[in-house]
Amino acid sequence: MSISKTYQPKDAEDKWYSYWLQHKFFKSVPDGREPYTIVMPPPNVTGVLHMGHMLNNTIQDVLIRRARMQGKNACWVPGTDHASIATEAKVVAMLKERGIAKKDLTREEFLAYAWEWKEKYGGIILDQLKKLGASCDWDRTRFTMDDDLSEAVIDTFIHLHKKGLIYRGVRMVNWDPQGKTAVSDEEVIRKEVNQKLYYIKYQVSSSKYQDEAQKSSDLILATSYLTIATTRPETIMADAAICINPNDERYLHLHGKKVLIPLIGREIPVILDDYVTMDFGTGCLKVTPAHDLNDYELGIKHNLPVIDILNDDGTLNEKAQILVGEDRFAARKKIVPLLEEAGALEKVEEYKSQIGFSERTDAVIEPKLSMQWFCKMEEMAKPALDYVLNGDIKLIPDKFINTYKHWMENVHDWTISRQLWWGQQIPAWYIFPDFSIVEPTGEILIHLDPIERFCICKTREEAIEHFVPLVNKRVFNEATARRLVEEQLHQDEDVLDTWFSSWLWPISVFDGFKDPDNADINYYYPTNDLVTAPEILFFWVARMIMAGHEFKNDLPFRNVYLTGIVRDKLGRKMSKSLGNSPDPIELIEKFGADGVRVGMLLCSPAGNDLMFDESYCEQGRNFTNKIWNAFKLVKGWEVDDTLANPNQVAIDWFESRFSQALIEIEDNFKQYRLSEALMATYKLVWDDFCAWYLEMIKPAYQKPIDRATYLKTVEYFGNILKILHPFTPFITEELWHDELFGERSVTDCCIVAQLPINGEINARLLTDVENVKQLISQIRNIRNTKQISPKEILDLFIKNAAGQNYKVYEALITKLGNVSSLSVTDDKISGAINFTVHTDEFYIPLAETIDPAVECERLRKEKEYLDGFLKSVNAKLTNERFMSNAKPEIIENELNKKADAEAKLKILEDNLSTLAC
RNA sequence: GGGAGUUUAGCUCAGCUGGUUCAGAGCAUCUGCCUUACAAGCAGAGGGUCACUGGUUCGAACCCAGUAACUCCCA
Repeated sequence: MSISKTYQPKDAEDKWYSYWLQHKFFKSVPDGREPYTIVMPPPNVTGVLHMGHMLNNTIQDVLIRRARMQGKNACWVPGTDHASIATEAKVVAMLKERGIAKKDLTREEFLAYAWEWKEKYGGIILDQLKKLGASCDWDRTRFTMDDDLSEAVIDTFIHLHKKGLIYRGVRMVNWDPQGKTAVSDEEVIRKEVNQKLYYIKYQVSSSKYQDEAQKSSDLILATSYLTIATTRPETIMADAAICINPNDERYLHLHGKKVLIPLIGREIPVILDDYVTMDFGTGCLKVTPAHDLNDYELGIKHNLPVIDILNDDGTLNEKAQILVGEDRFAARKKIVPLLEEAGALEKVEEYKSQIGFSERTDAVIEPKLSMQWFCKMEEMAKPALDYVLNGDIKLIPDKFINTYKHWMENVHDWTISRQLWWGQQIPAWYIFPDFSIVEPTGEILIHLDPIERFCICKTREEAIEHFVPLVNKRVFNEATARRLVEEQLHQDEDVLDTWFSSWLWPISVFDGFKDPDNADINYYYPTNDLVTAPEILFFWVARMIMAGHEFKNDLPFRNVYLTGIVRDKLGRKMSKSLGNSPDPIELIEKFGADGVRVGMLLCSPAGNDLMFDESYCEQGRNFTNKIWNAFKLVKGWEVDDTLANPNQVAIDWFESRFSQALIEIEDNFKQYRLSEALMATYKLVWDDFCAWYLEMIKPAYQKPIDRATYLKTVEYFGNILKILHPFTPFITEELWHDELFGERSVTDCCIVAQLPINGEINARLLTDVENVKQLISQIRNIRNTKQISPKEILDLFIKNAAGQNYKVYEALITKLGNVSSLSVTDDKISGAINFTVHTDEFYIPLAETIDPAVECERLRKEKEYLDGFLKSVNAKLTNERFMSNAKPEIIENELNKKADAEAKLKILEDNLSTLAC
């Protein structure tokens, strides 16, 4: 059977993924072993796999596979997140295509469509992860709106409300008119936008003016207007006042006056507040409490009315009086000519400012007053900050501690309500929206205090039981009271923010709310590592830490590995609109899952953004191919039992080198330097194993190999497959089962093999072989520069080897350098090219004569460098302050450098004089 | 406006407590090779004023100050 020349990933991937599933290698149940747990950051159900997921899940899979191979009970819990806004938007769009408008549906009907959508598309992303090789315990797959998880969300709400940490209030929120919901500050993206600054004239109200300051008609003319500057002329109808700085001398005459809003002529007062910057704009600020946060606060301070002229969808309502029904931006365009006609527009300037956009819909955020539910953060933030500051939870890289600290110390209350249907409906129940129930006759039957008009209850039944006695107190008839309650009772229309589900994730996936003392939560919680993006450090990671403390009195995870943002090679964030994101599935088809995994990790330093380019995947693919071909080589060997083992040196060397690399890899993993761990593995396999070891032991073409070398090599190859497995699971599993490695039982798989443990390191052997490798490189270099074929056998002489006994390595040197033998000489060999390895001097006699001029030049250059080097070393050694300040080992080092350089110089000078340069 | 971070080879990044022949790795480039495991490869080579300017030190990519550019977070 001939083996393919290149590695063909496709078959191996499908075959082994189902094999792993079939034999339940991903499955975890609590047992006596040490647990190693990761909960997957649940991707949105709306999501399709993008490069961020690829990176994130590759890292998690590497960690989980490695833990599994270290004998830990590895558990990776997958799942998805219901993503209120995004999913609702998708469902609304889907319905629109079918000609159905959301407003024509009841909540139940809409939710039925939403679930239908979720069932159909919600699992796509998890299936895609399987292609990547993700070894999740799929039996544990959870969804943030599963019954149990939803119940946990509702219970949490009730719990926190009882503790006084959840409250309801009117706030200026970030309103997304397209999604028709409030979004949190974190979901608002601020961008600098070119705008226009409109200067609008407000007429000073004439009656007042003439009453109080009827002095000169000139003055009246000159001052009968004031001018404000605004970027939002369409909101003038919502103005409640004009504010000026009391110290502004230009406007002293306006104190106590009123002005008329252009176009609608409503009269508003001029108020005084030093909040207004005198040198910005005109110094006159229009105050629009319903549509600007700062104005809102100013309005409260000055007791101004709140006039909200916008509908939830961003169109103007009747309160605007004009342009009713127009969209806010259309209204802006249309009001300008109106103002102009009315002579109220003074000028228009270009202006740049920051505008908020909704992360989900990209609509311009509208500040809007609305009744929302809030979760108090301050009390919970304190312990959550401490976990990180005292090092119980490690952020990797630790530069994020600063950012985390800053945020936690300046935390805002969390707006947890969303004006949507898709999500957990807030368990708040209301009756009697007005203060009283008014019978058609006009008779007042009941009066409930505002505080009595709602309750927080898990079910409708509980809410009824809550309200009946309250109402009964007024009607003195339980049956009537019950009827009234049942008629009037309604639940809050809003749902909870998705993060209010996902902050419970590490607990709720193990049923830690429903069944707080169950075997899973006791075993797996706290989890070990969380792998996520820094952009959600606050609204997810921090809140999980809060929830962990609140509900488990323990941290949710010990390490948070923060990945970077995947950008294209121009540094642009990958996005659908730019179309600069490759399709991960196509990448996998092109380069193989292993190749893509390697490619992702090669360019992913922790916490830094990565500039992704397909060429990294290509490099990964080439690497898998290299492994494949090494296998092909060993696989092709015939063993001859009569042969002695000529390779003991190489075998011992690789054993030491392997141990050395293992320690390095282990160290990199401990520090979560995954891309460096991979690179160390890559170099061990490619350079040490393939380029050196296999070349050292490789029998001549079509010659057999001895048994001892063969067995050792197969053993080494097996170990290499193990250390590669977390990075390249498919090819390693594929090769693992080849008969080259002997009989395997059904469950003897690479995925559950135990990682090799490092043995003794023979440091002397390692440095010796490094020198031998240098020697061989020098020989090859000489061939290259002198254009001598690799096939031509050369003679090699060594003179006075003081450094080490090269004779021991003669077999290696003759084979890899293609030299006849290593002969020792006491004398210089004239007419031969010479070179040094450290202080050892070598000669290669060449058939053709050596150009002494060229040779002299080379030696001179080398001498020049060494002279300079020696000078700098000597400068240190003769510097009194260096000698008295530097540590002894540093001085010793300098002395060694000096001796070394002097020895080399002596050789050089000898050679120079021989050549008579 | 406030805070944080980054700047090292063409690209992506290492460089720990200031001191090994310290300026590194991978990729890319260049030169020579289709040497029967691998051209998705082999052998070899070149490439950097460590952003800039000062300072501290016997000694600075590393510590300090300032400057510039870029990125992120908050207002």
